[in-house]
Amino acid sequence: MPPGDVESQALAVFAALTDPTRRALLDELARAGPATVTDLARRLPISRQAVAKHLGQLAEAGLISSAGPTGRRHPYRLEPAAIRTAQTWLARLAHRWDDRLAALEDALDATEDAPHATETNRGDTRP
Amino acid sequence: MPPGDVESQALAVFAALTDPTRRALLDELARAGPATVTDLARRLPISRQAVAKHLGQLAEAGLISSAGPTGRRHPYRLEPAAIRTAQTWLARLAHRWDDRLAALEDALDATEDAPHATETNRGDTRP
DNA sequence: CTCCTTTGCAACCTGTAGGTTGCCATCAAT
DNA sequence: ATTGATGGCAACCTACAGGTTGCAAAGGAG
Repeated sequence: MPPGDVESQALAVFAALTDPTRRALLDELARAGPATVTDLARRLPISRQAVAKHLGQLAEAGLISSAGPTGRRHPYRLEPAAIRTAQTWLARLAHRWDDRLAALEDALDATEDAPHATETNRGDTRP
Repeated sequence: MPPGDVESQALAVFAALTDPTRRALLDELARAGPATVTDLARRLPISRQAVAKHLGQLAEAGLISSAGPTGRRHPYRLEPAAIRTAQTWLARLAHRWDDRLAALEDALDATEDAPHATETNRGDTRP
């Protein structure tokens, strides 16, 4: 899987975790194990179709996976791998930030007697 | 800081990272170091107030911090600690999921000859 | 003092995310 | 063969996030 997909999956995971209803769905799957759409809709105070949409997004983010069409019931189960992906992406981001901050501090020390145009461009404003 | 705040900060970080404009702002801060609102607004194709709102959200999430009212200019700088918080929260979530999945699998083995009511409640639907 | 830049606040506009209702296809059970 | 649950699709409604414009206050530079 190319690194670009890692980023997009991490972002999808973040977007998925942002919504409280989706977090409730994940909590429910973690609490009582795999469940189907109507199953979850009965436990949450929202309609079945709303649950289906959210499960679709969660599946697209890789946080859950359909167990396959076993007869008529389509149970979904948690998929911890997606969280790990997002986690490592976050770790890389933090690392990058640390590096940049250190580099900028070094540059600030070096330019203390040579005030170059390191600052932001002070260009003209267009009316 | 109580653990409840950890969760809310992590969620705020996720919400902040979801928006592409906010990611662009963070990238710009990482690339060229601390910058003010108008500074960033000149580089991005959006208005100053939009930038201000986003910076407010980023600051609330703890991802950036105002360097303090130094005269008239209010530069913002990156704050890597918030990312670490979100990262550890994700790690805990993944850990919890793993534990639950293992426990559920064990319970599934134990109930193979004693089919209790471990399944989801098949209660009646109320009109 | 006067001018210019930076910043903050408030009202307003618009697309879309989250939710609903309604209808239809599919499979299991009696 | 009929009934009843389940799942999928589409149209529709509504609140809010992202963005804009406009204006007023607060330093700095001349």
